[in-house]
Amino acid sequence: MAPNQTRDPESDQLDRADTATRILDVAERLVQLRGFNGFSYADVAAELHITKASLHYHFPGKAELGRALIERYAERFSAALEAIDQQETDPVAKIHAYAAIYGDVLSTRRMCLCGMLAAGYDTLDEPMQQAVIAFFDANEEWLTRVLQEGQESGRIRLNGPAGEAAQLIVSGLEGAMLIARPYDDVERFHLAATRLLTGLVSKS
Amino acid sequence: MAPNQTRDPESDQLDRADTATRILDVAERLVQLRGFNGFSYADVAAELHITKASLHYHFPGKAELGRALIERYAERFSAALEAIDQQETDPVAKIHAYAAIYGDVLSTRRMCLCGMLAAGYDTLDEPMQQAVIAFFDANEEWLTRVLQEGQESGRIRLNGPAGEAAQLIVSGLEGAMLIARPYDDVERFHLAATRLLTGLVSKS
DNA sequence: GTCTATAACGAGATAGAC
DNA sequence: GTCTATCTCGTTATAGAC
Repeated sequence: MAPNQTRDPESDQLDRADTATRILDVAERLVQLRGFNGFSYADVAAELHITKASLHYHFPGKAELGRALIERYAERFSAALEAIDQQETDPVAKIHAYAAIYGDVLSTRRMCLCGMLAAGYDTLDEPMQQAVIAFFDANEEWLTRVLQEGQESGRIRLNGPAGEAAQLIVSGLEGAMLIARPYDDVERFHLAATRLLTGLVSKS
Repeated sequence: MAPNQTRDPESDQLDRADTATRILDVAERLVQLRGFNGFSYADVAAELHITKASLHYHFPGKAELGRALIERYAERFSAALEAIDQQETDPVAKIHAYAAIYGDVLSTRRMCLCGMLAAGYDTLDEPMQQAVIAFFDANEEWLTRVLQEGQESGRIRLNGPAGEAAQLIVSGLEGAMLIARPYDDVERFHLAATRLLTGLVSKS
């Protein structure tokens, strides 16, 4: 369910994925753990036992690699949201399933890719910046829609615009991940996430 | 009120501050804007019109500079919290004054220093890591005390432990800063902060 | 306390053989 | 597609003069 490490449809093994995919997998993990300015081509190359030059064949520069990382991450996230829409009917359950995605990411000690990139936002080139914004926009749009549906069906009662509640959910979950990581405490995240949602989304 | 740029007691002018202080001022801003791995000694030296070698005289290495940054930031934050205790009597007003500190920082386009360092936490040396943790602990302790006082006086009603509410406030505000920065939208932060607090801290 | 000079290393990137 | 070899530049850091 987490947008990490989805597998090649034709294979169950990481080693059989093509090189570009393996590069993205390693780079993604490193960015989520150390930040975009906290890893290098050398780190990725060493882990895959290939050379830096090979990396440049697949991704001409670090900025291109970064853009590919965000695009893939956003696509997987979007797919996870569609899966929630299909598997859950209750809007409150959908919101909790949304928060569970973040929890799954954090359980691997990682920060949300785009949350991490948001921290170093000023150091990114413009295409990467736009891709990060697009990720947050898509998340807020999905949350806004679910919250509005919940309001219309009477399952959710908000004390303000659904769009603002959606923004609070995104920033609240990102912040809960950000702070839970130094403490290496997933439970800390879950407590904050649960309290955030119960304060926003009335249960009945 | 923000923990940025407090002045030398004997001077009103940045230029008269001693070199170590000016180094800390510039480095602090760069870390808050670009992250700890997003700035270099060369950046600081160029801005102060001194050489990198001079920087090493005042701070032997980047890690020592980083530790000094966190310590000064934590001290200023602590002083701001004491000022709130003296200026405000209402616990609800104290909590809102607390959130206003974050707003003041963000109004200069900066991320919270320790929130930024939390993102790249895994790349910091152990003393810096401990200092970041200590900062968040101190914030949570102050918030927990204020929330408990509010509960005892009947001004605040929580639906759970004060310590957990304190953690949600810290992570919620940090997350609101994190997401507001890419959008360059302080109002976005204020909306999230207000909604977060009103959802947690009952008004009457 | 600040400078010049330089060392030592790492990062991103390219050329060209295989 | 992957390699070796190399380049250029940036970054951290030190030695030693002033």
